[in-house]
Amino acid sequence: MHFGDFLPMSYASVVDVLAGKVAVDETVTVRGWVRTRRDSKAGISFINVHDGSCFDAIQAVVPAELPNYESEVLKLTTGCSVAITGVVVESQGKGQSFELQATGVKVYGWVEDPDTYPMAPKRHSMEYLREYAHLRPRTNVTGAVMRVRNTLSQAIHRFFHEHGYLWVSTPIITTSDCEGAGEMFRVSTLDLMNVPKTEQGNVDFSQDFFGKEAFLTVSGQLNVESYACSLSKVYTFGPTFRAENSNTSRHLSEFWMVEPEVAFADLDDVAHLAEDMLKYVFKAVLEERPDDMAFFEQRINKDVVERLTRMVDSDFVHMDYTDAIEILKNCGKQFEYPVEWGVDLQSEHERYLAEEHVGAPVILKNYPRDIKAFYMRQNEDGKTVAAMDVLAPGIGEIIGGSAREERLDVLDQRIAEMDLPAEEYEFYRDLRRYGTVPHAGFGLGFERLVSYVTGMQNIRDVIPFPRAPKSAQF
RNA sequence: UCCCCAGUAGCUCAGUUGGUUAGAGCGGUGGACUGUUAAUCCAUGUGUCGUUGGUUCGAAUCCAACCUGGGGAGCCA
Repeated sequence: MHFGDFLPMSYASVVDVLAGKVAVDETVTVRGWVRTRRDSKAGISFINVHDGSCFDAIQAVVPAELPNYESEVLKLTTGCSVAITGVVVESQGKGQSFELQATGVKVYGWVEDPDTYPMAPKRHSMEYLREYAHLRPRTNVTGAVMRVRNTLSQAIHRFFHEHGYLWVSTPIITTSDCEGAGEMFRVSTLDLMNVPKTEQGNVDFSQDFFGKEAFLTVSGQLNVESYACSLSKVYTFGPTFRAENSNTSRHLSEFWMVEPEVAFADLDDVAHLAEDMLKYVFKAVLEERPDDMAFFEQRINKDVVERLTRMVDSDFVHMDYTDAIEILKNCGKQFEYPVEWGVDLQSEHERYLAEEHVGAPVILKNYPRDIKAFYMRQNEDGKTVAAMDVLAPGIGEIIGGSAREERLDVLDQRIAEMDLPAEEYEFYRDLRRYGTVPHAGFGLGFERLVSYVTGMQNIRDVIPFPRAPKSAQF
């Protein structure tokens, strides 16, 4: 609560009033949007107002004696924006601790046509809400998602800060087309209708803004490695762009990724880092957002609170790829794609491991080198690399990480084997040439984390304005 | 990108072996009742049946293409 500098009244957030932070009998003004209005012939109206500060709306009891009761209060509909001044009282009715005995209602904005206001006080499908991404944060579900998303985001920063990690903002624009994680969006200021050409007939990128081809980043990892190899413990947390034509409930073209990178660390170190971080943020959500989580438990997924609670104080299952293959081969389940050592795991395999065999997130480690990226550190067996995935029930991979190959000769050998353009990796090779150290890191898909925590099934509903193939509204 | 499904009122859906007048619930609106709170009860309106083309005497219904959405797969976080 704060006192306005110029106005004689004090303002309060809904959360503060409902939590009892405003003394009973004190007069405050709450500002927000009307969720419902109910009129009683006893000469009062009940108006529920939400302002996003918590899941619940506050109930204002508006007496018919107010001068604008007939002219305005009785015309309020869902979505109208109001300031309601009133005395904080303990509620006479059930359903709320405190309420406002209104002494004044000011209307900021009306809803033009209540019949067509898209956010009607009723159940809407998530597909429908997505078409109104600018208004859906007024709904219970999107409001709850965004508060949990914020808590997760803050908790991630807090976790790393408390553990001595530095947040490094790696660039969003990159001129390296070899980040190795999929199709990239081009960044260019060239006139598409009149593209300059070289004598050979190719696009003359020397005339482009950066003097060469540029793209949006698909991963901050390669860049952040150079900061790990100097500041020791670092992480990125920022937007990432993939121009893949992925049409699924767990892919976005623009998403946020958290990528810690740790010098002098090996695969097990970052596997445990991932586990500690997830437990930390799960705990933060349970402690900070019980109201929103209760809603998800009731309306979205009944397991959502229980599974987080259980995981906060139990150890994650760590499993070698090789052991996972044996489990899959011997589980007696018929898979569409047969399992053999050396194959990449299909969704059905990952689902079985996370959802049926373990029943919780599982950390898979040490994959065959032939199915993994060039920068992953080769193990002594010559067959596997020190890579890991964290697989979550219902979502699949939420984290992918590895120890990085710090030995220049081994790295060069891999670049050659995979036929990658060696000249593009000079800065990366320099890190191995000058004071190289073992290091490791992982990437966490932030929206996948939000999906898992909230139980929301489609990743497009846990980011404010989703971008996906053929879909970039607002 | 591939496979499957869907597109009918503001929303969620029912409907059609091709045939006159297209249905329900919710929401909205009006009223009754009520310290109410997913309120309840009564009344009430609404539709280029996704787009384009085809078959047909006649298409919301059958066919084709396309668009959009959903589920699954691949790519991955």
